[in-house]
Amino acid sequence: MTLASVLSRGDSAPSLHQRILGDIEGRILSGEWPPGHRIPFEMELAAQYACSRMTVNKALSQLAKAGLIERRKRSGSFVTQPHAQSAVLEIRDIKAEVQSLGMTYDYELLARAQRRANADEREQLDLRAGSVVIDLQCRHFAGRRPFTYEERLINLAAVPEAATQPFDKVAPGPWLIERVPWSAAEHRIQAIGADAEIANVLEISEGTPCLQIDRRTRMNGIYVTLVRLVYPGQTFELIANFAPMQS
Amino acid sequence: MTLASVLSRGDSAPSLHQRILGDIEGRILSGEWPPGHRIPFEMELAAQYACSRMTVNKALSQLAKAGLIERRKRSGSFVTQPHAQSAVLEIRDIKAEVQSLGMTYDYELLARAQRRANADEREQLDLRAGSVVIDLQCRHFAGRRPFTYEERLINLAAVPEAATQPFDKVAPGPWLIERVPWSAAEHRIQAIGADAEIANVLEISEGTPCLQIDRRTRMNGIYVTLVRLVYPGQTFELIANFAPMQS
DNA sequence: AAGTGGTCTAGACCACGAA
DNA sequence: TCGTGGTCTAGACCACTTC
Repeated sequence: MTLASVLSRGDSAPSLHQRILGDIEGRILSGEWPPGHRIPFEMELAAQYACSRMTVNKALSQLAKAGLIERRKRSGSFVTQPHAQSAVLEIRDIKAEVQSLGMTYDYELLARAQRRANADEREQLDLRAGSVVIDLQCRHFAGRRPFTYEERLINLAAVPEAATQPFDKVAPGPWLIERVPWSAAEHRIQAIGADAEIANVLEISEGTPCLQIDRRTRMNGIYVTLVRLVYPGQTFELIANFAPMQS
Repeated sequence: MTLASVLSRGDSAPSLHQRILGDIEGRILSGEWPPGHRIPFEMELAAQYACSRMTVNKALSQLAKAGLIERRKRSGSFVTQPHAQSAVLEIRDIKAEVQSLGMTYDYELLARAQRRANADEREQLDLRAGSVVIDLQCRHFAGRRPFTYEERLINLAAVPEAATQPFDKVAPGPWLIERVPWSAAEHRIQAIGADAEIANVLEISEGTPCLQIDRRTRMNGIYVTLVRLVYPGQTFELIANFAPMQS
């Protein structure tokens, strides 16, 4: 998957700056222009493509943002050295995840409580003493088998409506994402062995390797929710799509 | 981390289109403009900021690319519903990884072979029968303790110089990344239990949960290398940075 | 000092799609 | 039909940086 093909999703007539971008990207990816190579100046490219400098600039700016070239004033633009391998990891909605596997999705609420946050939780969610949270435990099924165990805290100060929501039919994830507009999240991914509780809930044996994803979601500067998702390791994989990037 | 702050890395004087972008992003993230809200037309914004339409267009185009707004001809631009939670996951160079933890890094080659690819490997790397690969096993240390076990195949047809490279001092990852310009990669992340071999190599007990990352790297249409990295689960975490995105 | 990229303008034409 | 966004132009000024 190339940058040019991402930007123009199979359209019939790519715009001029997209064609320029694609041409240059092709030469870089093919090795014709190796790292360190100076690509033509904006003026030169504008002349080659018989277009204005702004059109060339648009293409080169996108290449620079993608990390394929580096732009230096007075010197020109250069093909960069690839450094780190970065990957765009998609963590999707669990329901969509299951259905994309062609299995039926089911949701079950195991426990629901409203209580004061303890010290550890207050620190993680950046709450004051006495703050109240909703504490949920639930399971997601793919077909008949448990697919994910979810432990979730919701900051009631951030989402007061959660107090009256039973969460017995609708999972907290989709419910929140409808209600809380645009959020930023931090993820942590680990491999763990299933403890007795997880083994019981996911119907696997104790010690089975599991993928554990912790996510903390912020909105407008305050933390809204803290969630831990545990997937049986052998039945779940995270697929990350490419992306060469510079560090 | 906001889009605007990413684009202007703490610079003193953000450009006008960055300021426009930041203003609009702020209203969306704060909830002032909820999903579905129509944001002002380009002409209106141009008038508000007393600038040309192109400047506004630059800001709105970036917001659209980031998925915060959706642009519909004849109707205007609208704040999108957040759908999937996507995350930008960084998979860094192992040496950088270790050193960022403040520990000394060490590398050890366990085995090196040059041989024909078997059927499974040929399929994964899209090779013809009889294709030759370099097969490596190595360990990466953080301090005195093994940190990562690496199994790697290199497609000799793609990187002939690998035949004469002993890989006893330099790890194949950095070596390849210097030599192979710009690549695309596919990742798969799983939790596994350490088998006898992994347990022995990583000096952990059998069955210990581990994070296993498979990566297949392509360059110019052909597969260059296939690598499996195994990290002890409790000592390694993948950190993914935010990123709200629409599906 | 000179040439580069960064930014911006005040126009323009077009395709598309909602009215 | 007609206004919107998508694209492009032919200029312009500026800051920066290397020469």
